[in-house]
Order: sequence, then C-alpha cells, then structure tokens
Amino acid sequence: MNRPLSRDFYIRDTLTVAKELLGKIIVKRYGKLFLSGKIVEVEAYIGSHDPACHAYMRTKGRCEVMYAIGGTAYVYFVYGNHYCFNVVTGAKGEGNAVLVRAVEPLEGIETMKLLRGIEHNLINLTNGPGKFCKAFDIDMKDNGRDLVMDKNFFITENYKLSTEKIIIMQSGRIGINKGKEFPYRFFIYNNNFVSKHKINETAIRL
DNA sequence: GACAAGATTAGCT
DNA sequence: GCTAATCTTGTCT
Repeated sequence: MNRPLSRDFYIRDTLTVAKELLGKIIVKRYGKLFLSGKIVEVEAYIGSHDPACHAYMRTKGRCEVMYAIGGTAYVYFVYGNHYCFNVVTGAKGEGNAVLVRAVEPLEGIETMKLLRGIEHNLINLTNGPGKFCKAFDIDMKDNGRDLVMDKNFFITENYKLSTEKIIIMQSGRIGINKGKEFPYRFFIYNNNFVSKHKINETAIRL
C-alpha cells in the first residue's frame, strides 16, 4: 500500500516541489473505489513576488488556505464553471501553491469517464486543470484537506519512476495576464496528457 | 451595490 | 482559431 508523501516533501521551495511532483501519483477515494493518476503538468504560484498568485498582496478571503502548512489542498472556482486544484507548499504563513494542470489517468478510468460525461477519448479526460478536477470529483468540499494525513486523498511516490526516467520541460504559465515573465510551468516531455498549447514548442528542456 | 476580470472548456468556423 | 457560457471574488463607489 502506497503511503502519502510526507510533510517534509511539501515544506520546501515551491519550484522544487513543483518539479518533483511530476511523475508522482495522486489518489482520491470516490465511494468504494480509488481514482488515481500520474501528475504530468504543474504550475507554481509564489505569494512573495508573483502577481499571478492569489496570495500576492493578500491574506484574507479566497486565498486564506494558501497560508496553511505545506501539503494542504487549495481548491477554487473559476470562470463560473470549473475548479482548480493546488497543493500548498512551504511553511505555514508563506502563501505558495502548486497548481496541478494535468494528470495521466491510471485507476478508475471508467468512473472518471462517467464524472466527465464522455465515453471515448481517453486523452481528453484529464488534460487540463478543470477537466482533472471534474474527473476526480474535486470541488470546494476538498478545499483545505490535508494531503499528508488524509487516507482518502493524497499524493504518493511512483515506484516505476526510476525505470521511466522522465524529462522535465519548463515554460511560462498558461491562461494568466500578470506574471507572464516567470517560467513557473513544468511538464513531462512527450507525455500525451499534457495540455496542448503553442507554448509547448518554446519550452526549455531541464 | 455595481462591475470587471478570471490559474477554463466545449463547440463551432 | 475564436467565442460564449457562467458565477465568484476583489475592488471601487
């Protein structure tokens, strides 16, 4: 049985956590079964200097959860339709998080299809932040959950990773207007479940 | 109170 | 590639 990543994993520099989350497995219980997927695309948001971060120059309201201890789930609602899932990083009071933008579905694929309302097209199931949340039944009820202590919602090591040997790509973030200059998006090279954008072509190989 | 923007998506051209 | 859908949040009056 896989164990959740420890608190120490999350209480580190946000960019380090973001990069290391690639390839890890996110697991969530849905009824009697577990849904899981490999994280293939993330973005970092850093409160201290990043105007795109909800916690930039703010401590109250929606972003309050971003100031919790690393390993806490931060979920918010955007564009009147969609949820986005983040993991808080660093010590309590810092205001940083990593957005999970895309995963590769592993377990519970049939259930994810039902939740998404699509039958075919596996690629389209979780290749975007809103799609991933819908497929994993993530919404505001999950905001503030502790991914270190919660047995039904956590991120775990991928023991196949040592043989998979992933290549990490870095680029600017997607769908923001402020903070475009920060190259805080990371994704796995050549993975089909990364959200497709022109920006992929200008990404840097790390 | 009012208003504009937003870490998106699906559907159409 | 372009745009409507849809509603919460933050900001200003």
